[in-house]
Amino acid sequence: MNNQDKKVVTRFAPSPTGYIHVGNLRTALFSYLWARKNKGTFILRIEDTDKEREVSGSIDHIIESLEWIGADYDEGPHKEGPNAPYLQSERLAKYREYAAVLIDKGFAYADPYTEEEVSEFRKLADEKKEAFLYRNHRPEVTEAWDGTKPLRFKVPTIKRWDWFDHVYGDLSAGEEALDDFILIKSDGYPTYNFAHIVDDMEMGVTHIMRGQEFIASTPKFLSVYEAFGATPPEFVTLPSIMAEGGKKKLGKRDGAKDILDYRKDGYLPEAMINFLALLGWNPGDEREVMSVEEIIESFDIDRIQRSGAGFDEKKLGWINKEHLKRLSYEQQEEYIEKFISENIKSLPTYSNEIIHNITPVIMEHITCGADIIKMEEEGNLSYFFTQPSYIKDALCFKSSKLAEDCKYEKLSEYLTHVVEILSQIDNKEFNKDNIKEKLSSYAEEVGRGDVFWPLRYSLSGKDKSPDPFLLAEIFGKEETIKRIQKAIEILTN
RNA sequence: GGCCCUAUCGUCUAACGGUUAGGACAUCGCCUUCUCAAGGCGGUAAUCAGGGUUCGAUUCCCUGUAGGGUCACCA
Repeated sequence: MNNQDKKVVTRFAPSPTGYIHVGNLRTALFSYLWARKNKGTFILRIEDTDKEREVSGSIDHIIESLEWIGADYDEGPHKEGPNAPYLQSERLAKYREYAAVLIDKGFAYADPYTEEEVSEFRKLADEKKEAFLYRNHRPEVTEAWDGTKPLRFKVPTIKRWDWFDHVYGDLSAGEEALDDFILIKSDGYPTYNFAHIVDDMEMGVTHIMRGQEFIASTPKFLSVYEAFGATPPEFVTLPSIMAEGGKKKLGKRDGAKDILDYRKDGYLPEAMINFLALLGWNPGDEREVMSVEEIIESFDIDRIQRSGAGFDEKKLGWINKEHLKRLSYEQQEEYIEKFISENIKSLPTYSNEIIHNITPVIMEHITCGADIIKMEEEGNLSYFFTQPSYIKDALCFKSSKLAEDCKYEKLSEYLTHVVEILSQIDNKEFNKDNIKEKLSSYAEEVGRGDVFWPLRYSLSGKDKSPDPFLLAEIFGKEETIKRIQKAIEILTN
């Protein structure tokens, strides 16, 4: 049966060698999107065939990362399905079974050489500036494979391969791309080259999404499918994600961050999905900010980009901000409260009421939770909780750049008048619009800046702050007047 | 070095062979405003080079250049 007619099955098959970064996650995301788009199956398979490189805890970390962005898999570890188990280390019998078939057909043989001998061959090729091909040293006669030596693939036909890729179109590679690679290592574990093919056939995978670093070895894979007489799946090769600034493929060594760090920094999963989806794909119209549902609806493997894309954290920040704006007020409040309680320890205890009041202030100034930390570090958060202590003396007023144009000596007079006006406002009507209205006529009279600037400074102790009316509303009448009177006291001393 | 892939504003990208080469991020300017931010409006900015094919190439072909990938008992 043709792949096109089958129910779509995709898989994400990471090796448990550490955390997942944006590059890996993009591959996972595209596999997930394509499965969902086609109402197919998305499988998580762990390729743990290299015991040396395995990092404990990786599997849970990978699962947690997928869960965070909501790329829930239909089958995989902790979610047993018809293709269980999903850890390659638990499928060794399967690979032996398939290896036996190849041996029977004469497409696999025991490697008679030691590792040293092979690396000697390789060195020779290097010196001659040639690509190393093991098959040039293929032994005439081979002994039966007893499992202690590596089992090598015997390429059925040495030829040029042409194949179709949904992203790159028609691809081809010459004979030098084919070699007698190792199917099963001397430790009994299969290599990636062999195991992933066996599993993809077994699990009925129809579309393989993976990075372009696998293009070069595709002819090898095609030869294995040929040896089994099987139809290869559809290839969907994803372009690399490049390290920021540089032009190299993004990798952990280039400082690619753990995907869960973005969660910690306060990025929303829907923003991460949106950003990643747009890295190498676009919906064909000019939409940029999209929900997961919209992305799934519009997703199409035929619109995936061929060239590598750089990772731009600024744009991620912008997309995150757009998604933040789309949250309901309650969700925004919850987001801020959660972030503050988890990340900012130095703040005095705060009440839900204060969080409620300052939510719009924070929302105006952030693109992600990390900005809340910045606000706190710059003292733009703490003054909501206590009277700013940085107004030490009258000089503070005088030294401010904005005070230069003010009639400095009259500030206390202005503020005194402001207190008089504010005192007349009823507690219930102490909101920003009303405060602004009541103060406006007086401010117009003597100069808006001359009144509003010292007011803001008295309340926040900062040159830069939200507008003084909002501050007054947040603090409430009593606290507002208290802060202004304190300022007057400082000014007149 | 062999093989393979890629090439549009600084960045992500759009454009059945015919567009003043479009959008977004960033950047710059203006407006709004007591400040900062947000918001609104606007500006600067790109088809790697050279040859073909064609009435006409960002688009198709070739060459060059640049970048990337790959040549493991790693995936």
